[in-house]
Amino acid sequence: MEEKKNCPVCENKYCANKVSIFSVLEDKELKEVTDLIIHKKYKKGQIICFEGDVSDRLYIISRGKIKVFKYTKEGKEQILYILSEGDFIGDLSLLKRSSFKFNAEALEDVAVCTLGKNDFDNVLKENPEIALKILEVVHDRIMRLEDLIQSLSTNDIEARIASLLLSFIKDFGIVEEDNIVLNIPLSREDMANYIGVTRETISRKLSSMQDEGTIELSGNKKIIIKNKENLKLLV
Amino acid sequence: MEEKKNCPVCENKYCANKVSIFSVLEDKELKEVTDLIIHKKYKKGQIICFEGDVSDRLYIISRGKIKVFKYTKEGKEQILYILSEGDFIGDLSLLKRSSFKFNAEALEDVAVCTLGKNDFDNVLKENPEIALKILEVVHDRIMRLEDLIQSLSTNDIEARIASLLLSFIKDFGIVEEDNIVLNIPLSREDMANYIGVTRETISRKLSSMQDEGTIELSGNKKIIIKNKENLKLLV
DNA sequence: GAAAAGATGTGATTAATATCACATTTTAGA
DNA sequence: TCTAAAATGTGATATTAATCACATCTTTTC
Repeated sequence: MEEKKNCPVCENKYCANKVSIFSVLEDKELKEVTDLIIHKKYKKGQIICFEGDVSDRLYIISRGKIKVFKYTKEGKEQILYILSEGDFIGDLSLLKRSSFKFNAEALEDVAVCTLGKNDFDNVLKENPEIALKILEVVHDRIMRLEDLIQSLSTNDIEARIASLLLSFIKDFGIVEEDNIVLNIPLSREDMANYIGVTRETISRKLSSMQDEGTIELSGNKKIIIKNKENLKLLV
Repeated sequence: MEEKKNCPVCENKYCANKVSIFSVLEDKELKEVTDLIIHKKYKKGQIICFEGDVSDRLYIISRGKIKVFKYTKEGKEQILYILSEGDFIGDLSLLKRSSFKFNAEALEDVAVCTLGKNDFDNVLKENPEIALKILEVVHDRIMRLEDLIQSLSTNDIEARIASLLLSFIKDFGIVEEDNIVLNIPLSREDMANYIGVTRETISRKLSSMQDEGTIELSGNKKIIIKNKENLKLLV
């Protein structure tokens, strides 16, 4: 029965293994959790959840990236998080069975492992140490949200863009020679929706930052950071 | 020794008792925690912590209200939270000993109960259920931050003000006849710094909302909501 | 209770981004 | 590979809140 504990989607690993919050579990428990998981796939652009949907499962990203966003009064998207492999959405507080307070959409083809709320609650009750792990993750999210708020309330839009680029560097920057290469999973419009400006504005500002030599735009999905110090000065 | 377990600041109660995260503790443990607490007082306007200060204690508010904020690049305050009795600041994740990522200032005379990080860690290790309680509180804060982000990215400033007033109604609205009375702990400037506009702008918008009959301004610290439905329509 | 300090209101002006319109480039699909 | 659709760039203009300046009101302090 060695086969059974493997997850067909997650490249023959325990998919729960990818999630740091489950890292405190022993192999046996990990297998048990993995067996409870139901897999789902989403094509790029597909909606994973709508605000208001009942949130009775935990969604753990096993492959791909998603954007989590709310709509403003004007109908504009405001992105809250970009989540990738190992991240999760869904209600983590015990007993509460509420609804999603945001929308989530696949930025690329995405595989998700889902765990029923009841099953998760049981795992949590039997392994309260998991709550401490969750706290770490949640603490990190809070700090990101606080930073985003600080950025959104800055009137200087180049500063907001610089913050965004610096966070991209942290999350998926690749160092190549003297430069840092960013393969951005977001369209220009998404980037604009992350820092609360219009597509046209971010387009113009990125161009001017290129003219100043701080960055280099390479197609629509790649930005090369030529001068990270300049970015830091802008923030 | 009945006297000793009382907290001199917190009106002769276990001060830890006020904090919902400690509600899972038995009386004996509650006493132990209370004995570990050191009390501090702050006058209105005093700074409780600066961004970057080492955060080696948990600060539990026992009386008064505080504002938690960051500075934008331009030096403008951006308020993140208004916290009151029972709320806390400080690092809740086990083992981590980091620094405050924000500033906090007393909005009125404030009494705080502080618990050393080591002591808190011990309590947490012996009572992992507390982590679940913390998760609830932290979940609530995340939702508030997400809502604030949604509000800040809305260009319609009356909508932002309406959101702010609606959250005030939830937090400290008093129903009187057909109206809701808000005794606001914030100055106009603080309110402006909460929703990311200037003092002048919020002053003008509040006046126009008064002209429309939605609210009534009574001095600087009191706003009477004449028509809550109007506010909801604005958001 | 008076004076000073601080907070708020308000008009005039400026500055910057949103908006609109459309050209151009890139991507995806047959 | 070609074509259609989608995404992006860019100019002109409108709009709106920021800024500046100062009057007025409120609160604090002696």
